[in-house]
Amino acid sequence: MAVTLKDLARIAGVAESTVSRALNDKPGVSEETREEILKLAVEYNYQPNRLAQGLAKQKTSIIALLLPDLKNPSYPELIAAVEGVANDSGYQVVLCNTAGSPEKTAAYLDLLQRNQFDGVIIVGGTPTGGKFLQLALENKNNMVLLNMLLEELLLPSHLIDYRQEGVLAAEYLLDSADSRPAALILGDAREYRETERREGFLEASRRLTGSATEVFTGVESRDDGYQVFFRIVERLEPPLSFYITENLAALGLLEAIKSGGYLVPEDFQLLGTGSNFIAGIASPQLTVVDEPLREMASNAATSLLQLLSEDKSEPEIRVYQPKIIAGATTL
Amino acid sequence: MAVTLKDLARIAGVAESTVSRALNDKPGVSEETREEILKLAVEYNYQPNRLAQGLAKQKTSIIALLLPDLKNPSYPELIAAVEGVANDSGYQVVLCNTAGSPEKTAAYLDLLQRNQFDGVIIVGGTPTGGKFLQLALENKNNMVLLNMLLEELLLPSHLIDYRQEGVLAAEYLLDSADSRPAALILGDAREYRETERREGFLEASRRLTGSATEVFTGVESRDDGYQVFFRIVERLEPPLSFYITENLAALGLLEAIKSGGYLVPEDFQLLGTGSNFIAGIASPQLTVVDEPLREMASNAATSLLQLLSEDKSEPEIRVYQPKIIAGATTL
DNA sequence: CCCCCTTGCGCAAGCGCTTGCGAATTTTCG
DNA sequence: CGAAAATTCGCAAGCGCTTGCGCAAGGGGG
Repeated sequence: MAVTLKDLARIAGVAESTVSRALNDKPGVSEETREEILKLAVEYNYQPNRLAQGLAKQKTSIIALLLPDLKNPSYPELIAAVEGVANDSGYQVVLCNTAGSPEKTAAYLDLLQRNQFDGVIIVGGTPTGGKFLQLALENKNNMVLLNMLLEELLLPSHLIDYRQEGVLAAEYLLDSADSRPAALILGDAREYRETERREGFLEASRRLTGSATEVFTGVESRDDGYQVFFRIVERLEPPLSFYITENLAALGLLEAIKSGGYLVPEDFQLLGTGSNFIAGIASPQLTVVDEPLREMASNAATSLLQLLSEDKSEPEIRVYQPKIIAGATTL
Repeated sequence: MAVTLKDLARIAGVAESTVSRALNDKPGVSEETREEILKLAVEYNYQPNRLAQGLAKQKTSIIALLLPDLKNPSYPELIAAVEGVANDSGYQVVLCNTAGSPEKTAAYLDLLQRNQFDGVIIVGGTPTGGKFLQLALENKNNMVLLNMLLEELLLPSHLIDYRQEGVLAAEYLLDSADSRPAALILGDAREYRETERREGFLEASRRLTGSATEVFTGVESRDDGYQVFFRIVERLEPPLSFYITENLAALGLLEAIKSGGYLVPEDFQLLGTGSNFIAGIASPQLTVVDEPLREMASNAATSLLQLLSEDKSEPEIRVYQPKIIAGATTL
């Protein structure tokens, strides 16, 4: 069907090896035959078969980006950053939607193992249960983690100082004369970042107020966020400010507050997580603990490419610092 | 590194071909050797190399889903539907983010041509400029369109009756005693669906009111939607109603209206496009012209798989009907 | 003028898998 | 019990590309 390297060789009257070398800028071909071959390649619209290339070279120049949930509004930015770096180095990026399913995660790692990808970046929140660990162990030289940390297995990772996020959040909400009681609303409490945030928040909170803090967990979706508000507000003395870590849940919570006829930030203060985009999508604009996601994503991609080229050094764990970006949902 | 088919054959003491046949449920192997081989395969954790498989079989069992913009909140649903169908048939889906860039679109089509994918689904809004047409022509038997139509090239397509969307929208907004003047706010006016919506809307509008309708185009992003409101409101007098076709822009517009101190739907009515999810994310809940996206996506995937298995019949163009789902942004 | 070092290219093996075909073995039936 | 029909399996070619190696030329220096 398509024109192959062999065809091209026949047409040019040279050996396949010569064509291959000419096309790949390898030495051992005279400038003049190289040009001739290049010309023919264009003329006949030759496209190397990547499967064959992959098989011969034992690499595909494709990396996979495993995302837990496409709904999260932070991801487009993250994806763009990864793609930018990868494309510049001649890699293609494919997006793999694990949708919270351990089986799907395993299925994609399986593709990795079957040489379909050269490496993967796993983004925080991706389920790591089931066969994950075994597969990860077998491929630990082709994986980097973004926004997560695996305690069972040391991999190159790019993540925030989540504990510090918790501390900043608590200080921001509680460290003023007229501070109100605050509640902490987490997503999947089993994740590393959530446990860290929790500890940071609770510790700072104890230091600042001396009193206990209410914690809600498992609040992940938009709807979860919406629901949780009513669970909270029907209490006798509800907490009046919230640090809520999940993007979508924060939007839902905000919605719930407004629909209950309350004012933000006068009645309830709200502090979320994440990028500008997520902050801007909310109304009023969300105050957030900002994560330098774009930078982290670029670096994660760079890490991976480096891992794939050089031979393995110590897995590098890089920790980034969060900061508060004030919006209109806090006083 | 990994255990290969050849290894397995050596271990089992049979020929490679026998192993291959056993693993692929092909006839010509006795039940007893088959079982023996299967057992060994599990024991040694054999994973067929998909590149080699692809090369030999001339197919990869991977389909690509080309998306113009990951930010669009309708896509997770669409993606899930496509993945569902594909996975059931043993296909993997990879997501390709064209991010509005014709070069990236072409790059992915290029991968298709180089046998990296078996087929692609192209989702409405994906840029079709540049080398697209040439590449598409060469691969017309592996592509289906979702939510778009290419006038230059007949491909299997799944799309809404966009003209009818326009008609419904106009009737909904204008067909009442106290109807207000309506404005039409479109995204990329060069796309098929937008021209159709426009025609439908304008035609119905003319029929119902006899007066002209204002049309704004190029309003795609959230921010575009936000901006356009102020351009509009400084020229025209409320009350007004808007039919705005882009998801994200609708959210922005809604935001702008509220931030201007106006009420929805009392001062401005708003009618958007799309699924439940997008409608629910807005506050107040958006009234939308609903598209059966999930169903369309499943069917598109089915179409593609069919295209890949059977040999080509006439490209089927399937048209779906929209309907209005009332929210709280219209009276 | 000869030898040796470059340079340019072809040969062929190999990446890991599939598959048509024929050989060897077993089963079946007259 | 022997020949024909199945059945089971191995051989080898091939998918399209890369790459180590070796062989011819060509060019320079002694």
